[in-house]
Amino acid sequence: MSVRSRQPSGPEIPESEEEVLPARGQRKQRTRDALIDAALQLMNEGRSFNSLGLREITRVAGVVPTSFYRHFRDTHELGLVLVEESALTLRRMLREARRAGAPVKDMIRRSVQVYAAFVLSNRLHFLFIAGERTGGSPVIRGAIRNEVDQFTAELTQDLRHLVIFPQLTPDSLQMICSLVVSTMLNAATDILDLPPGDVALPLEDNLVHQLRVIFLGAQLWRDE
Amino acid sequence: MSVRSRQPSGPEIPESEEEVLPARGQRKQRTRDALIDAALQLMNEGRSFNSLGLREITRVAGVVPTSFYRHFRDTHELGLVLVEESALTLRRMLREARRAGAPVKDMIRRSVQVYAAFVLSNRLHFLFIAGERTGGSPVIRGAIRNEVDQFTAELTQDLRHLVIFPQLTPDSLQMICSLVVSTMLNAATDILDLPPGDVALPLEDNLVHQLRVIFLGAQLWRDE
DNA sequence: TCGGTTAGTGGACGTATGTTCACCCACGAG
DNA sequence: CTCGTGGGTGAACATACGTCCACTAACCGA
Repeated sequence: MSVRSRQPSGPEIPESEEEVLPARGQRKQRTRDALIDAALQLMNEGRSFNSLGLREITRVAGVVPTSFYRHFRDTHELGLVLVEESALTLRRMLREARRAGAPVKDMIRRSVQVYAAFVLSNRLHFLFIAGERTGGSPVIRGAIRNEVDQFTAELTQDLRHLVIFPQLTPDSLQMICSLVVSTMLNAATDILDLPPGDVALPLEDNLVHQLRVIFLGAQLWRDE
Repeated sequence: MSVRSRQPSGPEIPESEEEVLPARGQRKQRTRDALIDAALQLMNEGRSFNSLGLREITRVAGVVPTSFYRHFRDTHELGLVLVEESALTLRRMLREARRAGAPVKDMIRRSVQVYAAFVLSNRLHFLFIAGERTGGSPVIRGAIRNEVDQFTAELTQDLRHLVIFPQLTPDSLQMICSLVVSTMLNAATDILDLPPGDVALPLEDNLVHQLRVIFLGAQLWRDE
């Protein structure tokens, strides 16, 4: 179940040099990953992050409670690492979207399809972000807000270079992008709540429509 | 700090009969309210609901842990009561908005001002709704979703009677209303995160702009 | 006035928690 | 080959938790 394959290590050099890292560091990294995975795993079973206990996490990770301290000062610190890692997933999504380029035709629908698939195949990270963005401990919520804001800013830049809304000031574009992002994160919660195996199509349709409304409004927008 | 004044009791019969309830029931209601207040109070200090412990709640409420069971089976059940109560606050807001009627001029801005004030003066309930709407225990999240959906439906009806968007099908209007509601709940989180005494005006402006974009888009919307 | 009902109490239970410490022992630099 | 470093262990601690029980005392119908 633990799908963590940190460092995809690029093109999979077969056997030549397993890793340049010392075996010591490898082992450490593995249990560290096990701890992070355990936390995500527990959240995947309906728990919220800051109700997780240290012992609970180590139990799922298959190590003794004391080992936890070799990696994190407390669960809180693990949470911040989780924010960082999830933010990386967000950025990876943006990067892939950039590489795919802007589909000229039916752009919103295609983007939503890609997004829904991405959310499902990165379920744990989106579960964390969407779940702790509101409600969790204040400092973790703040950290997530920072990352989401940064993500929004990058998206804004991208949209600016695509000159879809040439009449919008940077501020207005940002305001609209943040509306788009929060709408999409909101939809992520719904997508993740689906019983697995169920089809996300009605939700996708709804998201497509909502984004279309926003983009329609954006085209008409004039700063007073 | 405990602002609970349960049962506004409708038209406020002045002094004739303090309450028809037996003193026994009054007392019970008072500690029940104290428990609910305690939970909200703890959340107001940055905790998320399902990290609250039974003993913790009773401690703040000023009763012994065992007393809790006289009112709720467990903390979970208290949570569901909290959902109900918060939903009541939402409905109260809608009712007041209805009574105020639709301001013909600058309607969005006025509504946002009223909304922001309402969020601040019902801080605890909005904190609960906005915080547990995503992330909390699945069954509480489900209950909140139901209430928010119902709220959205009522808002949709209201907007329909105002015939602002006569060209929209009921489904489309609902889709747009749910976008409006989630945008406003999202803003509630931001408003509540402000350090107290700080002015919410920039946030209000942002929310006004986002809603304007949505309404602009809604006017252009045509079902294909 | 009496007596049943019941909200709230106080103590005790088993279990879980976070954190500490001394202890292993495999790794890897010298 | 040797030895220090450091990730993982196991036992122990004080404390907190949820839940149970017998008990008190106030209320209210009889």
